[in-house]
Amino acid sequence: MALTNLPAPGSRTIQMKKRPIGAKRRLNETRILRAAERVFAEQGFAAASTAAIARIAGLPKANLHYYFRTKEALYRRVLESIIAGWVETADPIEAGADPRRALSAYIAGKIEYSRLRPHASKVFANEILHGAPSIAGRLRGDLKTWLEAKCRVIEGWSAAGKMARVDAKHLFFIIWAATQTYADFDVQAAALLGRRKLRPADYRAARALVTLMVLSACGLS
Amino acid sequence: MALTNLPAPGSRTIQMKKRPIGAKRRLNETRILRAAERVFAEQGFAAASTAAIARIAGLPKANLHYYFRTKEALYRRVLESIIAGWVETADPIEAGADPRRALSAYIAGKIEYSRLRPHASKVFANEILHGAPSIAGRLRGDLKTWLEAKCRVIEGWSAAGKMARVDAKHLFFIIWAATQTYADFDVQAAALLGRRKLRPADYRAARALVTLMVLSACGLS
DNA sequence: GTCTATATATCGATAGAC
DNA sequence: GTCTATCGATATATAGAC
Repeated sequence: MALTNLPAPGSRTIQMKKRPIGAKRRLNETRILRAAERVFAEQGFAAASTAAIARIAGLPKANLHYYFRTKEALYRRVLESIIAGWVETADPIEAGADPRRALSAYIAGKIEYSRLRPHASKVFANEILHGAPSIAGRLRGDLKTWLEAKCRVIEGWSAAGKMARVDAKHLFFIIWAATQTYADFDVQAAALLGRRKLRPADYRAARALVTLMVLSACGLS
Repeated sequence: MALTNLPAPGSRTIQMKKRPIGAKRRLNETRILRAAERVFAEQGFAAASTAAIARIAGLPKANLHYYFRTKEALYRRVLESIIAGWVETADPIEAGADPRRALSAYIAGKIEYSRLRPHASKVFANEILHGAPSIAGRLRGDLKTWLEAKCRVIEGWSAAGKMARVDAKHLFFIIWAATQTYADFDVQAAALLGRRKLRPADYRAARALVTLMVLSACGLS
């Protein structure tokens, strides 16, 4: 019976402190993930160094590797949280909704996402740009299935005479491109507009024009 | 008079061969530039190694550094040729043209550029995505001036009652995004369409929808 | 869990023989 | 101009004391 008092595999040592178990782990992981999103966005996966991420997160590099064994594992965790947020913005596109309101809300949400989380968009863009080495499987799998469901909603609206017929997949590709460009290429837009950085009014102008283009193409204006 | 037979500074040794002077240099530089555009596109500047570029160009790494002293210098040369081609596609946008035909031709040309030179678009995208470290100056300078001239053409059409009033700069940003996404994110579009790679029909569908969106937003459909 | 020191690998760039 | 060998810098990842 010598082994009966050992913790079961995977369980944690009993803690008598007030701090909830794993609280420090969660705190440090969150700090690292936030710093990683920023550095991966600004430099790309290859140029991002774990040393830079650790410095911004405010802890030694060895600690980062204690929480995330490899740079690749850290990167995948960052990517996953980004994809989750990315999928969520399409919630307005559902069968019961009014096409004009749903598409307007979707575009507004995507532009807002670009404004508030430009780093997330850039990490995702960098991943796709270089061949999607870490998420090609998901693109061909669950994300393709998810997109097809959203496209059936659009096609349902068209079939019901609520909007014109359009190529739904390409409609999504173009909406993504037109909205995410204000995150991914914000530096270009700002420079060409003669600003140091984009202003709220710029995002409003972008939202208005993208919305006009989509609605008029769908016969909804 | 011992020195009179030496070549003047900067001149080349007299060649008696049939090959034109500097032909080999041009050949090798072209090979390197082509290989570099591909590797910079696929891997990004940071991840691209001069060894990989040299291997694809078919010569030893030391030779690459003989023709281009640094990786950065090679990159800048690649970027410049890309920007030149990028500017050229906007030729149809000129004051004397008919707005409908001009915008349609511009969009068609941009989609064609994405199809034929996806590497060029990706190198440019990667540059902007990570803060445009090598071309921020041009964006704030000659490219901004160039864009403003193109915007005055659009605004002239609107003032003449030939098309609706739109925010010209954002119109360009969105056309760039919607057309370049078929190069930059070709992997994503192909995966979500269930293909190994994009087909001519996909580019036609993209061109048709982008054109419809732009023309209808400009009151031209 | 934390942190210093370091092993190991890779890359950009160049020296120097041909 | 070409190419082998190599230097120096920097990166990821880990060992091991605390």
